Amino acid sequence: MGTPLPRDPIADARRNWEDHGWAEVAAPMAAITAIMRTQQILLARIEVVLKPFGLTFARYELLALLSFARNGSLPMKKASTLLQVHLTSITNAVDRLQDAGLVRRSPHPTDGRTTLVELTSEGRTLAKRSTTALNAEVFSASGFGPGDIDQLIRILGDFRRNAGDFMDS
Amino acid sequence: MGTPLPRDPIADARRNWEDHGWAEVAAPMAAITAIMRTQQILLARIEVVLKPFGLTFARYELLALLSFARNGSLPMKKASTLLQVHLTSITNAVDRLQDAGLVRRSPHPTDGRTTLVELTSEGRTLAKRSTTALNAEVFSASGFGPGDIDQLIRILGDFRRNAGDFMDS
DNA sequence: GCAATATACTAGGACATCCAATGGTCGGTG
DNA sequence: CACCGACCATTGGATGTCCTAGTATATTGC
Repeated sequence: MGTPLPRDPIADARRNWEDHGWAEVAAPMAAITAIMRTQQILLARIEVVLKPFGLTFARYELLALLSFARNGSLPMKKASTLLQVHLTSITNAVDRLQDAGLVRRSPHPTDGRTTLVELTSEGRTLAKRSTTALNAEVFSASGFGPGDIDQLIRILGDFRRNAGDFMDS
Repeated sequence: MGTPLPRDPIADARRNWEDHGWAEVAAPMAAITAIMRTQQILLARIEVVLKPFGLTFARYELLALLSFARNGSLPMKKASTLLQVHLTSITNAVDRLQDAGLVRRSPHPTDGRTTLVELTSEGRTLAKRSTTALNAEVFSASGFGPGDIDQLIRILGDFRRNAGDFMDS
């Protein structure tokens, strides 16, 4: 972004909460606000890396999901469920990926309601190359302390399970 | 959302990364993906609480920021900087808050380029009431373990400082 | 003092997300 | 076997975010 701020705005917000008699919820407010901001920073980094490939994060996620699917294809609804976004967002992403020649729609062999999304060979190639770029330019230097990453995975995993995202251990 | 998934899709993604020779970055990938998903869950909860007030999170943030400002007013640019969003997003939010009678634009007394955004009394009232609702319905039961909240604040604070968000301790 | 540069805000466009509504297709139940 | 509720996908609308100009006002520098 721009120049670093002289002070942490989230720490300021926390102080404001405490000063207004909401001290009991000041810490969770700060934690939640920090997650919002962190997501924003990470998303921006990811989009910068994906831009040269003509991809956005939403489209990349779908491409990557398909590349790990058994035969490179999934029903729209299944993609929606696994990526945890509305089906309409999948429709939107598939439209654009299809225009770019990276995926293809095909009818489900036995269920007339279902549409399968399938990687083209260009799509598979781009999925691999963009993943390599993300690994090299974002994930390998995430900016989190080494020990902090495991902490994050555990804390956020607990949160997500608690929020009803998934069930297993 | 819908029904909980039988398995954690992020844990699956992590396994996929490991199985494809990207084991060194599998953990940070999982942590980053978890942050994305956690943000999505939290944002949805917040929006549900704010909806009865006719607010979105973007508009609430601006309203809350103004309510803590000295005289309830700030230059657009200052709000943009503190909230870390594009100036055009502030323009957009102010347009809608102004239509709702919650804020008012006024010229800066000495700088003709600058527009001040100022809370109306309705805006100040709504800021207070919506904050009370968020405190009661989201922050007081954030879903994070008690000890985890401080961990999160530290880890994400380190990350944000490292990312150039702010400079102080 | 005036021209060149920088800053503040707005306008319009591209994307993404969600919601509500619509149109087909499946399936279980009489 | 026909019907009605459940399910899948698309379309259209509202919001929000960022980016790229374009306009107006300040500042800088010669």
